Amino acid sequence: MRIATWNVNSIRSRIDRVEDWLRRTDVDVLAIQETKAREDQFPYLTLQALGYEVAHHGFNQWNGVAIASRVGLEDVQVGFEGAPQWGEPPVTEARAIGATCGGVRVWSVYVPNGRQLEDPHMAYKVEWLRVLAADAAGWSTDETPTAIMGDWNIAPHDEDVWSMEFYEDKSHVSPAERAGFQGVLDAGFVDVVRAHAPGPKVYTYWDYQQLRFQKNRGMRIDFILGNPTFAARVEGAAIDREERKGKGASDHAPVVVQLRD
DNA sequence: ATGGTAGCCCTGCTA
Repeated sequence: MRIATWNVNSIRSRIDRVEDWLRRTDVDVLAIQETKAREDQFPYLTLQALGYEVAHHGFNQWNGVAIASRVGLEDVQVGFEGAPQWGEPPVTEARAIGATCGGVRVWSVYVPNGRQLEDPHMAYKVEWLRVLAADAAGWSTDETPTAIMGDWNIAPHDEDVWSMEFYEDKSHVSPAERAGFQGVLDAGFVDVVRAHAPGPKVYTYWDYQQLRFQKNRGMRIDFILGNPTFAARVEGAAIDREERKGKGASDHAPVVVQLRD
């Protein structure tokens, strides 16, 4: 069984790429982030024609998460218990969708972008991670293999950014964000990709601007975290850097894990 | 130099 996560930066503008990628990579379950589509705009039919069932949650007016699975899609759940609210008037931004696919519990998450260190969005991001970690603690001891995967908008280690000097006063590397990510690890989850794709200079995201991809000036911010029963089944993993190349690429690369049957 | 690029909510905002 092959499972992947990919921030596609608009499912509508990327649907041809997603279709081609699914056809050639033999992925059974794909967690998608930044769908940027309303329900009536989401290309369900294209993915269904490829044999995938799809669950989508557009959590605010410009973003969304989804799961596409060709090994079953059961017990779909939007968000976590007690997810913090955001906006005026307060609205719940669940920013996550979960489902059981072929016996594996998968969560597609889009961790809030904190924008700036002192921005209220940053406090919201840290609180969101605290709530996720609290729920993750309950999942870590499950017999059910469980993965939390997506765009975390956090570079946990200095080697996960092309320049710590550049990011010193910016989002994604601050102690509070890194502590939030660590909280999910402390809840009993492990990064199942890093051992198979070690750094330094191994990234999952490159800004469109300033020829960052061509210069390999990126960040590792997309992660697949597994509980012990999931991690025990991982036999390989890779970051598909090739997919970031060329015209019409997302600014994120897909991240893939291979599970033993 | 608050620039650059991409995508949508589209001449402004978000990432």
